[in-house]
Amino acid sequence: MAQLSDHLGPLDPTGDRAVYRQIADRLREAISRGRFTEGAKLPSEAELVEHFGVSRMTVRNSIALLQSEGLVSAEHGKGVFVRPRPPVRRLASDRFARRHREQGKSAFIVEADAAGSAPTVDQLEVREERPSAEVSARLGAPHKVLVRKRRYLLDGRPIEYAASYLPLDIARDTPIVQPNPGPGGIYARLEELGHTLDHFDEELRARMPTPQEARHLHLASGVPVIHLVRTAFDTHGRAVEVCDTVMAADAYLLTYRLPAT
Amino acid sequence: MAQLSDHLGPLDPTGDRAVYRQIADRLREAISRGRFTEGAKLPSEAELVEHFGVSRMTVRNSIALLQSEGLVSAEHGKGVFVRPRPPVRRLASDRFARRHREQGKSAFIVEADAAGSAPTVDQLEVREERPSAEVSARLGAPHKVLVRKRRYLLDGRPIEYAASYLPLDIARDTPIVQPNPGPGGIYARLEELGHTLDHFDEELRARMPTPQEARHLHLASGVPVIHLVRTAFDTHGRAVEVCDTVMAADAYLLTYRLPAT
DNA sequence: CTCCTTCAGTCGTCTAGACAAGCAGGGGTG
DNA sequence: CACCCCTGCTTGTCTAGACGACTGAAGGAG
Repeated sequence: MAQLSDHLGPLDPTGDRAVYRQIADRLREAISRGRFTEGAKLPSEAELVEHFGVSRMTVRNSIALLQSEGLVSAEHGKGVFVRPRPPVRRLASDRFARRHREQGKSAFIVEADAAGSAPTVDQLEVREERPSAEVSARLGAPHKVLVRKRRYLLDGRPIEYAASYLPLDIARDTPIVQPNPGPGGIYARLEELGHTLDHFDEELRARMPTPQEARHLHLASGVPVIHLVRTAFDTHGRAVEVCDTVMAADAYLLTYRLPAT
Repeated sequence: MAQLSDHLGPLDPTGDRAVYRQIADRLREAISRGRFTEGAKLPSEAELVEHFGVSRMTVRNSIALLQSEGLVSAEHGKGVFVRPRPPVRRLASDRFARRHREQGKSAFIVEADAAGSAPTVDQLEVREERPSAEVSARLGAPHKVLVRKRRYLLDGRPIEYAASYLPLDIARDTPIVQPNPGPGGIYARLEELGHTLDHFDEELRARMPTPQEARHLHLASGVPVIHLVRTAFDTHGRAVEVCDTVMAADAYLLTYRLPAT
């Protein structure tokens, strides 16, 4: 095996920069120089302890730092690996264009096919609920709402968890309450019901996941989520659906086209 | 002072959940129940050690976990505090509408005024450079580009770092090379130069900041960044500007309006 | 009164060691 | 051959303690 010193220089004992930060710097540098490529295994804690002549907790501290930056990911019993960039799902702002609905495919399937990946939908759940204050405000305070929850996976990896809310007076006794609402998804059904869609408003934030979200999406530490709330409006200006989605940020690239006028 | 046991229950010694995770659970729970409100100081490490009967490293581990979730933030010599939600800057998709430019204000100032906050621009830097591969591809491989870098602050807090790239054949010998390009910003100048703007394409990702970005934006751990690359096109379909911006995710809420057609 | 020092409290860094738990491969057993 | 266990390597969890550095307030010196 190659010497560690081929990849990692010595520390600077005079500087006042904490030792574990210096070790993290060396590792970060080695990664960015390509000494360790995507998916490659870093030296084990024991090897780093040996190489730098520090205690194990110091080495672990430096690795925790790199994990929090999303650069590496530790796997119990195996080692620490440079986190590979997963295939990204490109979300374009025209993904809800009517022409896609009319092809009879849901937005997610269209996107996944374009990327050549295997799309799956999971943990589908359809219920009636009292709306939360937030959803209620967006939908014009309906008494009850239909909730459609589901998880999206790409090549077996969960990447998005979404919940749609529709006023029950719209969704009741329609295919929308079915687990599979049919070709084109619920937006196609809404238009068939006379709710011709006019536009969508999207609100977007990024933050760290809650522990629950991290579990559902199998997120490594150092991976944020994108939290997107979309409200669909029909041509009468009525909000007919709110979709609350939490996405694994490392799996997404969102694109929007804005008019300059 | 109130007893810690008023806020934090005991651990479950039988469960196989790690002790530091249980402590983090208790603290997280206490925060979400409002026992500790935004900006409040958590019990000190010493108090938690005492209360739970564990070693200090275990307590520190649990606090590190909460920090990585963005829930709390430790301040050297002072304590650990529930991270307050900063005022957010709402970025609307019409922020580049011509009517805003024609009012003679830059997009950032308009937004900040609307939020009632004090906007500042900082670390302005204007240079000529050879474009990176990425910028070059977007701008149609110009020989050299004009780079305008700057940092935006709101109420004294840095929230965004941005770099604009323009083909030098467009920007040379125009007010665009000036530190202050004049009312309406560089987009107004571009239109005066005959490059009537048609649309913008935005590409958006979320990720953890690099150490450098964390320094520039004074980011606490557990705060991701939104990385947005915007390309401006004129009515001839030519890309006339690329703007690469890195935003503190906790300071932003982005909104977009998408047509349904 | 102002300024400085001191000090207690707090988190930051680091050590040395121990045992647990997950993983993979070798080798023995059937 | 197929299966299982054992062993060695890996990271995960936890302990007990030491010193450093920063903060803010109390108290003393001028």
